[in-house]
Amino acid sequence: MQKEPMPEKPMREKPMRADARRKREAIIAAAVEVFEERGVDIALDEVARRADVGIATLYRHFPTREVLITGAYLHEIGRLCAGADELLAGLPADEAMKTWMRRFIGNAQGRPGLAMALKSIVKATDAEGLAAAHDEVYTALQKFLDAGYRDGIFATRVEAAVLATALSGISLASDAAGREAQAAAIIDLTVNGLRYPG
Amino acid sequence: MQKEPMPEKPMREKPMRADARRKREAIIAAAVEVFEERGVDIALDEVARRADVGIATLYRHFPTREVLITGAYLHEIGRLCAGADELLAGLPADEAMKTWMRRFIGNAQGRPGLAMALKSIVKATDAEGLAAAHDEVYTALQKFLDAGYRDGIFATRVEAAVLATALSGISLASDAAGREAQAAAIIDLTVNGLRYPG
DNA sequence: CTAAGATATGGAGGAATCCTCCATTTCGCA
DNA sequence: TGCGAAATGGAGGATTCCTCCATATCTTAG
Repeated sequence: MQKEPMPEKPMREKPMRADARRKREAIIAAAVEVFEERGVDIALDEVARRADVGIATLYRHFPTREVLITGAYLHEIGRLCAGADELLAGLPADEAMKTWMRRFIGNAQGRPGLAMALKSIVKATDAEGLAAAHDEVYTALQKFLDAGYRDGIFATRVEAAVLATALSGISLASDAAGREAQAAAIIDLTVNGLRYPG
Repeated sequence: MQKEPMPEKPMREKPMRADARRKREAIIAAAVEVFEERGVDIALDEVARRADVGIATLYRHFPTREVLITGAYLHEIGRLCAGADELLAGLPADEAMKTWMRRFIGNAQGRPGLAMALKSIVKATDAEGLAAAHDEVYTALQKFLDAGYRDGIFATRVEAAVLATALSGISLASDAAGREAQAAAIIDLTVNGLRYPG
């Protein structure tokens, strides 16, 4: 007989101990630095050293390289997601969406880590700390979609998830520097595809 | 004084010795097998062992993992590229292109290696043995474009390179199995974007 | 404030993988 | 058949991964 039934999913994750949170943030900061400087394939000891943290601590917080990369770019992706409303206030839905996407891709240029992180976040339907970022991306895209349908600018119905995957794909394919024009062209095609009357 | 001026780029690569060619092909065959079975992050010794080849031989032929992956999927990508003409014979340009792209993405589903190889090939403007595959992809896409412009189906002018990058992006973003529907939706958007009158 | 339990830490070190080096073998050609 | 060039294999040093656990730090109850 159990006094307290074990919940399937804990309501709220037990808050982290203060030192743990500090270390975790130091690791993220170090990872951002190192990834910018030397790319994403660096030895993880380097990150640990720069964060002034044992390697085990790094592995406890970020069990795989992918998780660390995603963690490192979470903030930036959140930042990039903001601004959908401002754009929609000043531009028609299609132009707003294009501008927003261009900003996103522009930041991913020369930073494969950001593209990878976006892929993880888009994929992550269940929470692992990614739920918030996942929602931010989807919410922003949904706003553009809603505005476009409301104003009769978009003719084809799609889920936000489709655009999220598309955005992730464009990032991954044009993460090499100097592909701005090409990326912009793909964005135009995609968004214009929404306008095309099926 | 040089008798024969050193050409900047050798006209034609000196033909490989027979045994070298044999080993090289054994490596590719083994790589295809292993990649299908256990993914692309396997230890390369495994590939060498299966090809019955020393590890050094593998490294000589394929200096990096990326080169090996690309080599392993070169044939398949060539095969996927063929068939553009048949599709164009039976379908309008937009439908033909969509079908061709769907076939491509469908094959990349659950096979990250294929998506990576496609990325390498699309990127490879200069030859490294990739020139042939690069041209096959671009040529196929150009055919769809030409047909579409000729028949007034496509309204927006783009370079084949843009579509190649888009294709590579869709592959990379939807390489996880079970994304068929989403990938198809992105393809539709992209191709319909070509139809949209700018 | 203190003590005790819970949590988190660091870094040693075994295991896995990478990748080069070079003595030896094989091939192609005359 | 013999010779020089080309190709080979695999040993092994270097690197990187990642776990394990003795120790240190935090938190909370009293």
